[in-house]
Amino acid sequence: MADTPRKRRSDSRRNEEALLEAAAAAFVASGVDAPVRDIAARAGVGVGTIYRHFPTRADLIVAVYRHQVEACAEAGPALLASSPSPHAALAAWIDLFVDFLVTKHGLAEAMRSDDSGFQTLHSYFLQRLVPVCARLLEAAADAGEIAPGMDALVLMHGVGNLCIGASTPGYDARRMVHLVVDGLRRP
Amino acid sequence: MADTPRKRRSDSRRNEEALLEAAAAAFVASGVDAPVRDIAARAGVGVGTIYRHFPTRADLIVAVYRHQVEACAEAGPALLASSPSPHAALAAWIDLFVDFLVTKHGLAEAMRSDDSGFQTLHSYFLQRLVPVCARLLEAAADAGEIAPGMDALVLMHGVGNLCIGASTPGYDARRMVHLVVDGLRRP
DNA sequence: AGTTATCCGGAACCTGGTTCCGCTACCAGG
DNA sequence: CCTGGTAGCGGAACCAGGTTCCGGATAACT
Repeated sequence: MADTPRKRRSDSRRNEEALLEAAAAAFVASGVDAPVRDIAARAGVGVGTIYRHFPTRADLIVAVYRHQVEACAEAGPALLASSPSPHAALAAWIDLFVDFLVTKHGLAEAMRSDDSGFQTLHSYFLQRLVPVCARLLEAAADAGEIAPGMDALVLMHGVGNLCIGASTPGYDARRMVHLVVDGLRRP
Repeated sequence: MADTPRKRRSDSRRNEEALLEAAAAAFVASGVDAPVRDIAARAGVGVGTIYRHFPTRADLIVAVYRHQVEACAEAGPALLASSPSPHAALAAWIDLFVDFLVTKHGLAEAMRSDDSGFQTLHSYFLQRLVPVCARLLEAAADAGEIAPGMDALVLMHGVGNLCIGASTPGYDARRMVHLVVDGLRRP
């Protein structure tokens, strides 16, 4: 049981850092499906290094956006406490989520991809955000503002889908999402 | 001006026919993004032949599904005439559209792709179906059932998006679409 | 049957993801 | 500081799938 917890090599940490920065830059420049080689080049490392630190593209995406997802998740309870009504809180929170997706070129597309490599992405986002959404839905249902029985996962999935191609001219993801949120209202 | 309208070669027509059949089969088997080589093999032709008849994948998809799209388009006015209310007709028509998309593995995904090659697909579907949808929306608005000003293109785009990944477990595209259609209702 | 425009097949090429292994350079112990 | 051993690196090589291209086959016409 000799544990030899040798310190992590400094270049390794430096590279990981550089990769996160490079990936973030590449993502804004070319969307979340920026070519692997581009990201590697930006970071000044070889492609192998990417795969070592982030075995799948999803891992990289998650690492890049973790902060923002966390912030979104934490905003849920806060909004519930500060909003005039649970439905208003729900609407505001979903706006937050939509803003997040819409500003990340191609994230929504990647999110829904059922490609096995993206499983991580899918499950991370969902595990972090679905419970928050569920809380909001429950509160709104308890207040009688919406019909009960709406599944948070289905709602999130749908909202995510609506954000796909949000930047194509002639489409308006936000408007469609508003329609959905309105549709939730109890008749 | 010697026009020499030589008759189209018989093998050409035969191949086109075979390709349509093969593509249809491949699409149900592996979705609309079945590998080109597969389709060629099924039809017993070389890949070059596919590209000659259908320069882009979108052309092939359009050709395969033209009948069904046409049927959907024609159902619009019919439903308007036979339904108890314009909003009911709109709902029924959208159901038809959703059924169409949901049963074609990957069609919804392809529809929204802004990849230049899919431009044809996008514009064909839209040009054929958006006007129909617009008519229904207008009728419903005139009847005071929904708020006016909803853009048919945005609606169709959104509904299409909601159908993406319709077959993933735990998602329910139809339910989300119903929410949208409900949301259209005048408050 | 001969001529020719048309069409076909599939090898070759391109792009972008993924793997693998010889080499580098960092850490730790003397 | 020097040195051995190993974690980690780079990038060439490989794979998959789409697209192009051209020598050769073949149907249409005379």
